[in-house]
Amino acid sequence: MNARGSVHTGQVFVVLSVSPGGATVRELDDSSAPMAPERQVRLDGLPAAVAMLEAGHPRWVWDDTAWWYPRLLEAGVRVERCIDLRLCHAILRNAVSTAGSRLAAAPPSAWDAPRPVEPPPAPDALFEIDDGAVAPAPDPLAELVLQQEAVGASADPSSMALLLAAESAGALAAAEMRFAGLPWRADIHEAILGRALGPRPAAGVRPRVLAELADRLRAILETPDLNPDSPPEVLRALRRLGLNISSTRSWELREVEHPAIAPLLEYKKLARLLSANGWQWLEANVRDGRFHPEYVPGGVVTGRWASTGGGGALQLPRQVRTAVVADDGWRLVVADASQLEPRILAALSGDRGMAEAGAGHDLYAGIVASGAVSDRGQAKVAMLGAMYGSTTGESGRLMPRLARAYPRAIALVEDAARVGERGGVVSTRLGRSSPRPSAAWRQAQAGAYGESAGDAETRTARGQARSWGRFTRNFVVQGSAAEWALCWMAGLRNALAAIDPGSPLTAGPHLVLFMHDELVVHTPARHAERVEAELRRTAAEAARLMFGPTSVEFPLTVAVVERYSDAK
DNA sequence: TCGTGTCGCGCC
DNA sequence: AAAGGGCGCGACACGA
Repeated sequence: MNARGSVHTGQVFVVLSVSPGGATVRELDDSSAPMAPERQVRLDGLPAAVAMLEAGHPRWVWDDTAWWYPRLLEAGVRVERCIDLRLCHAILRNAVSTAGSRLAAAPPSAWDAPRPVEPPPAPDALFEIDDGAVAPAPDPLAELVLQQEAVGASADPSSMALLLAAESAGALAAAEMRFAGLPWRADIHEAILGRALGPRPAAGVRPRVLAELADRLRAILETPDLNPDSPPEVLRALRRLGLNISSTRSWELREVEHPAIAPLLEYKKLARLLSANGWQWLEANVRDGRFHPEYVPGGVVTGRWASTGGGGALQLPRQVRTAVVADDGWRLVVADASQLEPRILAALSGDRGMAEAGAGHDLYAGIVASGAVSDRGQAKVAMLGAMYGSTTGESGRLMPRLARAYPRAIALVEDAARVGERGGVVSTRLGRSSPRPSAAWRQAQAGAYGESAGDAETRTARGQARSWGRFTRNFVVQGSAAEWALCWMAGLRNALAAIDPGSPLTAGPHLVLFMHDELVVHTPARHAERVEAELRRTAAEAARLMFGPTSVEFPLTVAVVERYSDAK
């Protein structure tokens, strides 16, 4: 990414689109004027054509990174940067700062549809979109022009340009991480399963340990036909024995005293391991010693990524992280941003006290040191409560003290909550806006406070308003944190490519895992120190790009390990 | 038998 | 008085 504000200046674009039998390649200068006649390339010749043009460091423009880039990576071709038009369109269509643009005013088109699973859009095809309306096939060049126009006219073009560049770089990184895969030792994973569950049983049969626990539970609960996988059955059995519980959630079970509780909790834990990361998961997701997760950039309204396909890279349980082992002679460099969201809040709000609390590393300890609360646990629960909108229990009680100590930070989230409660829209630091509440929500609000409204109706509407307020409150922080992470990842991706320039992706240091505020790089051992330095440098750079000069620190916890589970 | 809704758990 | 954000997924429950 270039320095802020000059993302597009002097930039050459190469627009790729699907055409019969191949792809159309169009080279453009920074005012979208053609630099060469457009040409047709067969798909099997595409990687070579891209590799040649890549030497000029263009920005590739295409409808969908997840369609174009994997086939380039398979052929050993990497690109530095791109514009993922579909991802960028989603941001621009919804953003408050581009609401007056032609792009935002246009009726929904194919650019608003979710990405097709497979195959890619054929040229001149007609597309079904949400409401059943039909739109003409999308032209990426026309869309690029609309997007540039929208960015240029937005309230803060450099922020929006940064967001779009970071979003697109994230899409490249997602494809690269999937291609490279996370090193995964199936033998270690199998050993974990064997130790915890017993030998692998036939399909549909409970593993030995689970079967034994199930028998014990049936005996203790005096329910011979109990299915411990059925929460309603378990709940009925426990209540029959006089236990005063309303659900079978683990945290609720832990509150009560009964001989059935310990084996039940153990059963739930192991059943979870089996269903989420058991032998079937291993077979479906790990091949050739690599886990290839499917990330979905922009898959969450806040801008966070989602993951899909049963893989679940973003939900990788700690229990199985011992199976993540670097190749011989390689290391995993594991970096996570410490207390990212509170620090984002401090920077967003310009709260000097909170910035100070985070200086010199543990922000929660800093909050304790300031005298606002008396221990680290309180500091954490209070901060989370502030960002999530909790008002009950300990965190609710601590809120007034937090608000006194950090008035600007707390005011920012309170304001965001009030905007949401009124049905308004909030935006992240770089300009991603929250969705509008549904028509049903607005209708409930409109109808709930008049004279004809019943008490129950009013209560429900008020509850929904608060709920949407908690969403917008969190949106600002979570979404801005996601932007920071994207900037970090984008910067790091460039830095890693520069360590071993020209080498294939998996021959040098490369990203293998992203989890919201954590990056993992797989690297030849000799580069590990350099990778750590680049992680720290790009984290600081991400903060500078987003906030300019700020006194808020964004420290990382970095570990160089052979085994992922040794990182924490 | 299928799709849909809910629960509960894991991750951040 | 009650009031905790965002996800994905598997299993169960239930109704068409």
